[in-house]
Amino acid sequence: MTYRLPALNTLRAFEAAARHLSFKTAAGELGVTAGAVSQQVKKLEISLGVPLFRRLPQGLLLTTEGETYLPLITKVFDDLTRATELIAPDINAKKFTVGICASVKAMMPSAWPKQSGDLHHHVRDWIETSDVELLRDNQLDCLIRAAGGPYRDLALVVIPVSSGVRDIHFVCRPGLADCTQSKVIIQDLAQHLNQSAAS
Amino acid sequence: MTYRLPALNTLRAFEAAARHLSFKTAAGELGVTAGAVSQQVKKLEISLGVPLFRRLPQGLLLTTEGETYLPLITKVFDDLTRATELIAPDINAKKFTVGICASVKAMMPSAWPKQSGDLHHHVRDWIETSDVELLRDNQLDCLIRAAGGPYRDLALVVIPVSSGVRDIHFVCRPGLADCTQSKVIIQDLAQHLNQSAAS
DNA sequence: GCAGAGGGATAGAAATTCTGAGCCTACAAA
DNA sequence: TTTGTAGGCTCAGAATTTCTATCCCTCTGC
Repeated sequence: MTYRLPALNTLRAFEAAARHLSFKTAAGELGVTAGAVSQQVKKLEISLGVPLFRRLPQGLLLTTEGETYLPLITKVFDDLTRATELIAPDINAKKFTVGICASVKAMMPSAWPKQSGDLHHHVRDWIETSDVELLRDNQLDCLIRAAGGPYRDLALVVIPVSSGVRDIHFVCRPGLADCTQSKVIIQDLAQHLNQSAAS
Repeated sequence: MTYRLPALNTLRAFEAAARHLSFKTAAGELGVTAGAVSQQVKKLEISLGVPLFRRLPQGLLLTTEGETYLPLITKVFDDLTRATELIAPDINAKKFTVGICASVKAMMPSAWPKQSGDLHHHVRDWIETSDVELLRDNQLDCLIRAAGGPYRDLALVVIPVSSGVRDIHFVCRPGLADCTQSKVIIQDLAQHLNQSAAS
């Protein structure tokens, strides 16, 4: 019973790209560059021997095969998510998800780890977006962005940046304003930002 | 809709190890070493925060969580296989699958590529087994092993090895005795074997 | 005509994965 | 009791894969 499957990680790239019909948007969701998504998708297409997208100058379209594949792959990921939550209910509940917008990320290109899992042991992922609504939807525990707003009822910590034109805003999802995890992240963030600025 | 899943490749290691209740056997199936499987499974367990196996000196047992997880993961892989075959029916039909038994692999540790995909463009995988029945079941297109037998009705090419105690046997599945792919592999194989022996 | 958005290719960097070796436990046969 | 076999664990370093950073191209809208 040897399964012969395409490389599993390429499927994630396909799924996200197909959902957004954009490598760039998918890349934002996955926390990598558009080039990486493009490469993964191409690898998948080659291993299947079938093109999944039509690349038009205006953007992407799914081919018939891609159209057929997408819902099936989505279902597989759903099942997998459910199976995983069944045996490890903490995988989503306990981890702390940080969203960081591109402008802040750019301020500390080297000091800040690039891939998920290293930032803090309680940070699982990061997301290239500054969409405040994700906090209200509980999809994000905190959001790190250049100064902006308004955030209405959401708790906000302003982090001064020594050299910065704009301060950094640390916005928490409802009820998370002063949990320990938030505090640790705020500390580290301020330190990294001012270290980067100094060098 | 960002899925939060364990690293997908670790699931393959888990699935095979759980099915065989042995890292070593799973490693054979996956074409890697037992250490690699062990590491992948541990990575999965850490990311889930839940142990999936009990490691006893006599071998492996599944934990309750592992027991729950296995059939769900198996189903996911089944669905994925079916979805993939639906859009790329050739993925299993056209590729050429070579089984190579450990004793032969050991004769040419460096000359022969280690990972699937490089050997020939028409070879997809290899399997650490000398089970002739796989040829009759169409799970394998050819089998490369140290001299043995009998093979009854299966076509056999004997490859003399200059320094070898035992020749190499190249056994084809029914109907494949003299297709081009087989011939190319036989040529390369003989060359590699005698190169390795010479050095 | 020009700027902006999105995709494609590529080289080199970074991260992950695999191997190979040595170590340990248990079991069974001599 | 000793020895051999079998399976798993760990670790360092090697091999491979994946990602980034650029530069190029096409199309669109101003």
